[in-house]
Parts: sequence; structure tokens; C-alpha cells
Amino acid sequence: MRIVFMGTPEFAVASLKGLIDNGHEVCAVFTRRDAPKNRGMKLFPPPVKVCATENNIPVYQPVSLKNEKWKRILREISPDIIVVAAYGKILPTDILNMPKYGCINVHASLLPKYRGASPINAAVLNGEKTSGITIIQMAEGIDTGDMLHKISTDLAESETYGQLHDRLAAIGGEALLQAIAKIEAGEVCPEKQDESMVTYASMIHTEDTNIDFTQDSATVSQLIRAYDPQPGAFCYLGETKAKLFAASVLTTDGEGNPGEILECNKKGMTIACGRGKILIGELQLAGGKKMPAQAFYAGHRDIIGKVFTKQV
RNA sequence: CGCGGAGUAGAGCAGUCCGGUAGCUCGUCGGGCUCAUAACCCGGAGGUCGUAGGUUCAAAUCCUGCCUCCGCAA
Repeated sequence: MRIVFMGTPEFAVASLKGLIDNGHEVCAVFTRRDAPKNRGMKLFPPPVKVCATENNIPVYQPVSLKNEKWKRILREISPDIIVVAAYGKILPTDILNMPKYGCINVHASLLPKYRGASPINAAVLNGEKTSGITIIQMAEGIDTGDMLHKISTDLAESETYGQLHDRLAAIGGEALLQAIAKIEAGEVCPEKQDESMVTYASMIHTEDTNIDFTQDSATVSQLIRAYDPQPGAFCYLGETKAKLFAASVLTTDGEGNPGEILECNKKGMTIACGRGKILIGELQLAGGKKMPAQAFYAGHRDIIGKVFTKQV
């Protein structure tokens, strides 16, 4: 089967590698354009581009697929199927219908829950016990297509976004291969998504990652883990911005002064929430590197009793 | 040249403004106490202060170049 792969970030690399390693014919890779990033606004190639280049697969980086030029190129490649994984662009309807088997998408949630851009973060943020991968037959609209294949996985206690991301990326690769096998064998039975169960996980904004310690410990812990390690949930210690990582719930009851640092030891930093307490394993202050809470305490022996605040 | 912060023992920090003996907490090593310990007590090791120059009797500290790391913004 001739496959065109479309994807951009690290999450998609596992799927692409899975196709390559299992001998599928990946004729071309579409990915977003190299974007100016970070200090100095240097250009960075998307991870998928790096992987494709290493495997000598032609890479295309269109600004918009609506342009006739790209549709023509796709027609020339004439794939049997287009596999999309976190590509970050909308595919026009005529491209969705172009290949024999259409376009399928590797989505990192159990649809119809968490359609949209940040399904993995959303699962952690909302304290889900289970998440997974859904392979869908792409249709118009964001993640609306019929479901072809699903693999679910249970979240570990205090699992972070990063940990779940890596697991789901790997599972995504497996699910994709299984789905393609079913398609090739003609055994797919598309299942409609239950529209009454649909929820959305939209793009992450900075304010979403701002920690509010007046909430209960479970909610605070989930928020921190939902953005751990990237981009990192933040609050302030005095004037200094601080990102907190490796959060877990210590207690779920007991009133406290929200944000107050109660204790610091080898296990981490204990912080009071509106209800209950959480433990923070690592933190990072503006300008500095991420470090274990114990290391931070070594250089800041006066922090017990100080308070993390939502705003300066 | 997008804006800004920072490099001092293995880790985290102070000292820099105002030049003059290298300091703190943790870890580590040795010893002690203890039924025991992540607790406590005593002692030790470990740093050409990122790097290259400059100023000076004297530079972690003042000046200049370079390297590296980090936050913001995208």
C-alpha cells in the first residue's frame, strides 16, 4: 500500500517509524514548515521532518494544502491512503477523498472524548483513569470521523503529561499498524462517534497553565501534571516566576493557607492547597534550570512559610 | 542581530554595587550515638570563581571579547 504520512511533532514520529520499520511503502511525508523558535528565533525542523530525512523519504512542507499545487503533487504520488498524526493543518475535502482508502488519523484520546489539539493534556488535567488511541477515518470537521480502531490504556498514579504522551505515541504506532492491517484485509467496521458524548480539548494558552492553589489538592496536582514537562505549570514566589513539576497529592482534606510552603525534605516540597496538600518533586525558577525540590531548599533555607501565588 | 536572566566544591545558593584570607545548606567520606533510621553529634576531602584578554601592588568582584545554560515571546 502506498502511504503518504502527514505529521509534525514528536508524537507523530513513533507512528511514522512504525510504518517504516514494518516495511510499509511511505512515499512522501508532509509536515509543517520549519518554524522560528526560542532564543534568537532560530529555525527548527519538525521532528517528523528529521525522521523522514534520516530515512530518505521526500519531505513536503506546504503553507496550505488548499493550494492547487499541492493537490497536484499528491495526485502524482497517488497514495492508497494518507495517514495523519498531529499534523496541525486542516485537510481540504477533496484531499480527504483523494486516496482509495481516504485519510486516517491517529488521535490521542478515546473519542468522542477530547477532540481537538490537546487530548493528552486534557486526560491528565481532568484526572481520567483511562485514555488511549483512536484511529479514525477522517471527515470534515475536527476529529469527527468514524472510528476504525481503538486501544485504551490506564493512567498510572500521578502520571504526567510527558509520560502519557510517550506511552500514547508508542501505542499510536501500534494502533496505526493494526488499523492498516484491518483495512488491507477489508475487515474494518467504521463506528460513528456518539455526538452526545463529545468533548473538546482546545489549544493550550499560557493562562491555562497558571496554578491556582485555592483549589483542592487533586485539581492542583492534575493541573501541574497536565503540563509537565512542557510547557510547565507556573505560579509566583514573590516576584519570581516558578514552574512546578512532579506533583502528587499528599492529602485531600484539611484547610490551609493556599500556596504556603509547609515543609521541604528529600521527598519534595509540601504545599498547602485550598483543601489538602500536594507534594512537589521538582521546580524551576525564572532564569534557572529545573531542579529537585531538595536542591532548591539547599540554597533557599528560608522558604518554609513563604507562599506561592497565582499572580505577582 | 526579538526581549531578559544566569555561570562560584558533586547539587543548590551567598559573596560582586563599595577590589584585599573562598563562605552557607545538602550530598559525599571517616568516626560516634541508637533496637533502628531518611534523625542527631564530631571530624575530613572536595573550587586555577565558565573562558580569553585588559586595568591594578592586588580581581569571584571593575572593563572588553567569546562559550554555555535558562525564562519570555513566537
